[in-house]
Amino acid sequence: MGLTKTEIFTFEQNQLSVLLKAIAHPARIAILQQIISANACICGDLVEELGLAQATISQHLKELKNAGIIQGAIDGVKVCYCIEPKTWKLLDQLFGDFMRSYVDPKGCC
Amino acid sequence: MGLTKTEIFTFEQNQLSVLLKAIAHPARIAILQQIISANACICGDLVEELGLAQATISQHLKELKNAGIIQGAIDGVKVCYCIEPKTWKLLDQLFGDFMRSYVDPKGCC
DNA sequence: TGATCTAATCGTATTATTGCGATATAATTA
DNA sequence: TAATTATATCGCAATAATACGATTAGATCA
Repeated sequence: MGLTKTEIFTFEQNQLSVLLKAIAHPARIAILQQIISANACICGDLVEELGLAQATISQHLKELKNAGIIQGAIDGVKVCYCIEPKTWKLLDQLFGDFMRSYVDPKGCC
Repeated sequence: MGLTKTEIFTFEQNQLSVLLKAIAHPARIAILQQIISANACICGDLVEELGLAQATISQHLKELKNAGIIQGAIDGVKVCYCIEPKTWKLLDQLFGDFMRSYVDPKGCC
């Protein structure tokens, strides 16, 4: 049917998948790296840095914002984006727990 | 156009996004958790555990396999799936580096 | 106020994803 | 060999995602 059955899964499974899906795109990874490396924030510089149209960058920023991974502050004519620390920590926690739940082989198929 | 411009991004950006995209679905997270908790491997048990059709589970397994996150070994009539340790480590490394590149606020917008 | 600059949104074309019934494949058992 | 069991694949319908030109909205500057 083309519709994910979210009601079947746990809150945490859905929560982690939403956060990961927001990051799981090379353009959004590049945007986040740019935001992080610029220490503070950026805005339309991203359009120049990456080779994508302004509308496309804006859309990616919106998705990252919807997922709560970044936040945008209006600064005059520009908009300054930066990481949302709370969500970043949450993601680190959720994904860390998930990854650490697997402890090596010691016998498999 | 609806086609991700992979040629614009670095190998690592694309690599990480492929791995994350494979995991960024609640059903696939549930499948991985099931595989991990069963220590060894599983196969069609997943169809019973999760509430999805056999064709759907098989498709999700295929995607996880294509990304290199799991491997399947034929065991008679059944197929035994388990985590691919190398890819798991790679993901842990790539994502860990990515997450750690952000070091708290100390002044933002 | 009018011009300018920045960013968001709309509309649209293209492609990908999700889910499942039906069918095919492959190994095992009777 | 025929029946059974376990998976994979095909085909399809519905929905989501990607990208971008064009337009809109909002703030700043002359």
